[in-house]
Amino acid sequence: MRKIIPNISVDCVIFGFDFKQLNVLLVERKLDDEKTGKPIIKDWTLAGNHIFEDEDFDKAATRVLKKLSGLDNIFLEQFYAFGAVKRTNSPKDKIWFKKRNEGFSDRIITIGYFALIDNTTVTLSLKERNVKWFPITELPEFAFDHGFILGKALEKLRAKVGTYPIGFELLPEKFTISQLQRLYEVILGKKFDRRNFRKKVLQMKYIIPLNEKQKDVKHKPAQYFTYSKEVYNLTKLERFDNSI
Amino acid sequence: MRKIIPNISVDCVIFGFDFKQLNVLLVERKLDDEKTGKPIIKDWTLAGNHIFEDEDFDKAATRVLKKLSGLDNIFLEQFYAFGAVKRTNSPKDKIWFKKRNEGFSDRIITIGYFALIDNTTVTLSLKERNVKWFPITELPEFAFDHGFILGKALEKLRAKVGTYPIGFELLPEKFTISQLQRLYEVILGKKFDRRNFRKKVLQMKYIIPLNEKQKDVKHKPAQYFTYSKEVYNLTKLERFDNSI
DNA sequence: TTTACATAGTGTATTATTTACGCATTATAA
DNA sequence: TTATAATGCGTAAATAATACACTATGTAAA
Repeated sequence: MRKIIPNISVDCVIFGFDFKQLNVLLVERKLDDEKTGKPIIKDWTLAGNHIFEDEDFDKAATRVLKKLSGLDNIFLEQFYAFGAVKRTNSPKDKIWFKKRNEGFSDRIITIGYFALIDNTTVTLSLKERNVKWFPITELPEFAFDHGFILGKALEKLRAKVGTYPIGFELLPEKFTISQLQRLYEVILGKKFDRRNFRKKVLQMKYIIPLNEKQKDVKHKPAQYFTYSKEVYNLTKLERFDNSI
Repeated sequence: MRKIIPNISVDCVIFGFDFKQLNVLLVERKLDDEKTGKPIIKDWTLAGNHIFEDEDFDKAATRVLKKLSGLDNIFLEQFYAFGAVKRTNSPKDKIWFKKRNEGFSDRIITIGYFALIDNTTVTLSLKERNVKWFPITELPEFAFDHGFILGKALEKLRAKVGTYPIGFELLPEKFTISQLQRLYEVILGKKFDRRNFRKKVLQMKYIIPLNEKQKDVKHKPAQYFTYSKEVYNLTKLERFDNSI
């Protein structure tokens, strides 16, 4: 029997993009009163789990993601470790732990990961629990410090997306320039000029035009592009320029 | 008596700048054979310690730094958590733990912080252990995975220094533009044009010229400048521009 | 069949920023 | 007095960012 580490967990902030909004995948935490059946607790958590004694952090995060989405090969990055003494000590959280009688210590520290996935093709699955995508502009009530963790993840995502081409992880293999623009707009929370955005994108050698157009759209169909990590790696030497 | 968490620690990558090189502060790990007196282990670690059960991560890192440098109010930032199953399991490390008979579990995870301090004024102190600054270009043999941790810290520092004005934390309150340039050059590992660097710096409102010049230098004395965090915060709204 | 609508795609002029240098200035030391 | 080693100022050219006008191509409604 594999043993778990009692005081450490991983939590995944799973970001998804559906061509409209930046979304985050959350899991419902629910506790009903045994007698009345009325809900005592009803809020939302990040996807998380304990870590096995013989399991690296990245492996644990990958496992959590696989269980929830069925997907392998997803972009995953550790972004921060959360260990405030009182991070799981609100009255609600205490009730939760008491009823569930879990064998955890008082203080659980958690390693935060963010995942980037294409929101249009994923099917969610987690038998026992309710799982749902939320736009980052309409978030529900959170369990534990998971709202705080999500905020930190967003901050890191925003900082990173300005320096590294990780946005493409949120798009399907084929995408249009408008879709890419919309993605950057919802992540960074600002608008770009359509024509200038396109100009900038077209001069990036690692965004490659395909001989294929959109179908089933009720307007002029746009050309598809794809992102090449290989081409990026070949040209990235000139990066790291944004000094001071 | 304050209890410690047995399987979690903090490690601080303490960067210092002496106007010449970027340095890192390391603590010697030494073990001599009881009979022959010959050294069995002689390598270097980051400054680290356990975490108390009622102590937040940031507090623990601050405590480690305070003990070593005597300084408060130092720039400190958590950059990564290290928890690979075998991170402290090399033959050398096993001997170390065995001899020291410490009450730690097999797998210790550590929260990595980097600290930025002005290397010219700090006095080191740690009675029992040998403590030393090393230029990042001439590093010694490391204990555990501390070489890996340092590498990750450098990577994060390089990424961050390009987006946020954290370099000033490595300089004394008064500094010349050449000193600032040298700092950026040793961090990023590349040269800048002296005149263009100056021009760029001068247009930053938060780098403020002082009515004071260098003394005791054997050339034309340079003007001193200072960095204002307040002015930066007032003007930073326009930032986050480096999209895509 | 025509027209309205929505989004795709092209171009150009202006301004701002980055890059590449030339040269004078001011201190020390020989 | 002169060599030397930095500081400090300025300017021209190349490159990138910004602002904005117009045409093209598909669907759907009149």
